[in-house]
Amino acid sequence: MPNSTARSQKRPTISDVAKLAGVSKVTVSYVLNGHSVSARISPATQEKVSRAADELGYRPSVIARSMVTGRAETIGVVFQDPLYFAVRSDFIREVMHGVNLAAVSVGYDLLLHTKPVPNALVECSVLTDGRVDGVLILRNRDDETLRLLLEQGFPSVLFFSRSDHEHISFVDCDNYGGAVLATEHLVSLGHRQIGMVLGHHASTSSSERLAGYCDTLNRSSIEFDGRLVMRPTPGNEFQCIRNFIVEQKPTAIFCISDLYAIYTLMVANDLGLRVPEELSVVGFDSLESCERSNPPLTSVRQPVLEIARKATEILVSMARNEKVESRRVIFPTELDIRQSTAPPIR
Amino acid sequence: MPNSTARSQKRPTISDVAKLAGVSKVTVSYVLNGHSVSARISPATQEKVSRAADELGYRPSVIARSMVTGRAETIGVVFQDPLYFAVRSDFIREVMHGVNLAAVSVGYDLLLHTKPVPNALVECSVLTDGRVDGVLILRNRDDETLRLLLEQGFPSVLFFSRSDHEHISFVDCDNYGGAVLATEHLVSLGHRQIGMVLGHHASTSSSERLAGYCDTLNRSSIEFDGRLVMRPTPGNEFQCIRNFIVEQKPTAIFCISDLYAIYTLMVANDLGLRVPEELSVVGFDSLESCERSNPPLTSVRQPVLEIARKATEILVSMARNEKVESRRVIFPTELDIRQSTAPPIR
DNA sequence: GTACAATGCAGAATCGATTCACTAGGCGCC
DNA sequence: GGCGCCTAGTGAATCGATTCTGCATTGTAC
Repeated sequence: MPNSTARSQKRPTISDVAKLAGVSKVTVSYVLNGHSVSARISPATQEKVSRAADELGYRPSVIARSMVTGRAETIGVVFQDPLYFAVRSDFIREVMHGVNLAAVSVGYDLLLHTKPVPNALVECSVLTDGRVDGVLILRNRDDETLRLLLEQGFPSVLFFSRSDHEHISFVDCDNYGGAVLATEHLVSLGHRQIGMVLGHHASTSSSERLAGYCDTLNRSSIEFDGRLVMRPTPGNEFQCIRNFIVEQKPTAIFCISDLYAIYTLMVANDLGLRVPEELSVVGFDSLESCERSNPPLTSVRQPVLEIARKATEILVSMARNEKVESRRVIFPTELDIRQSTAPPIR
Repeated sequence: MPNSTARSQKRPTISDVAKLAGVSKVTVSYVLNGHSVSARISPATQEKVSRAADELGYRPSVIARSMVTGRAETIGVVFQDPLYFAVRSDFIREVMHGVNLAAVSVGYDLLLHTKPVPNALVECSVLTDGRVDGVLILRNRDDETLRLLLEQGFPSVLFFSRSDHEHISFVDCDNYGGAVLATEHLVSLGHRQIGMVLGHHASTSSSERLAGYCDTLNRSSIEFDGRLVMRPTPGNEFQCIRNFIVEQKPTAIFCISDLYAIYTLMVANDLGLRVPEELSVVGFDSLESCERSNPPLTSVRQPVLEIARKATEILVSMARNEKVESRRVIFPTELDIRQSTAPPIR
């Protein structure tokens, strides 16, 4: 019958193993960490120690080890917003999958920081409290926290965003190029009234994508019209998109994300607008849901999984070398043409 | 210019604060942990200590604290499969969202264990290595690991599954009732050839749902036909579903998950079968993607977010009380009727 | 004026590992 | 036979906190 009020069995410690094997704790540590060669432990002793450890089912306390080594074999992940998983999009799942893949392959665990922090200073000291060897930061832009971490020489990598700061490492996709691809596609189909739907917060990605959109219009001799760029208010996306379509009458819309593009498809359906005949829609990310939308969504593909994985790999290598070299990687984007885009009808 | 080869500034420790405040480490600890009343520290000293701590930007090392208190204010999350995030479904995102919500509100962080483990014994000792105060387990069924954790009195909660073991805590939905709702719906529409698509691994959820399906057929005097129940082979879901439809010619299919239901919609589309006229499809989970599928998917709703949240709350209360009372919660299910079900055509 | 309690704070042990520096014993070499 | 070197392993310090116990000092009562 299990004891219901306390942990019944205590975990064996290194001392228990030492006692059973008839050696000192030090020897146990050397054997189990494979430093036996440098510390010259005889095969016989090694055998004794291993057997004792097995018998007791001994596992070193990660906490105790971290205390002395200063390493935790764990990396932290922080999001723009503590409730990032609330966003109804497959994006975050794919990000976590990439991070997880890389973490599994290098044997690092993942810590999701959830505790609210009042400011960057506190956040920085929370992140560097010893539980993680580095942090992956999913933010809209670099911020004070990132600079503080950098100052302390604490390994950190920004991903899905970027920074002008010389020493901040990041992994991102070619947002500008992706927006150019999307806009050129619409222009080449004959669209002139091309709207753009942005996200509700400013981010390096959204400004780059906006720049790609504007520059392409320019190069195509289409005059930029500020009214054709819309930023929905949070919680009111559908109404905003609806009003935008009704008032501005774009023949095509380039959306900042697949999520917003799918919202746009739903609004169009609601308004009785046929896609792509009466309205072309292009998304960004090209997540799997693009294939399941009605109609399947033309979208700019960024390699979400690869970005997440690369960022994690860079972070781990920074953590392992105990030095912070700034590294930055930009992945190319491609256009996945599906069935939500077509020439405008006259 | 940031030092690029080493952590330039060391984090202040409790000793630094003590030195600056002109008191002992002990006093600092008492003041900062609010034990100042029981330890009787004068307001003047408290003030001095607080100011010193602020000035240095001191934060206690969570690692060092964990060493002595044995608590970490962190909970572990383990999945059936280390690459659980690979499954292309919104389910896991919603689960993480629920867990995250509860964790945020109680101030616990989340540790995702990714390291592969050879067996339950090792897994158990990895989970109890001091970094987390309890674990949330997302598995198809209870297993050896769960029993070992229980034996050690280590707080753990199984979710989205259940156990016959008297002392194992779990949070799940009413799978049987949900399956009954789905099947009754199809029967009441006039279907007699009702197929069921299972997941590719055995789980308590799938056997309960299967039981609900079978019992409902029985009560409706429809003879159970084993050929109408299909378990797709992993990686080959589309082909399996396709063959199943072609060979068994069901007029309706109840799927174990929304993901498989959406696959079924895609296969039907591929085969030129109109849904719901020629084939009715019901899913399970009623995730948001049901509203975006073509046609919108009728599905059994389980409160994924609530289940995840409740499991986390139970776990935290177990961890805080330092005792393990077995608790089990079953949430009801409902049927969300959308547009993928209709009477069969003759 | 003395005894005793309350107050305010600090010393030292502890948690479970790692790592530096050192020792005890055996051996070869001149 | 003495010196030094290699081998195999250990003692003690350390990481940064918490917590139990102890010890002055001051205040109060008789």
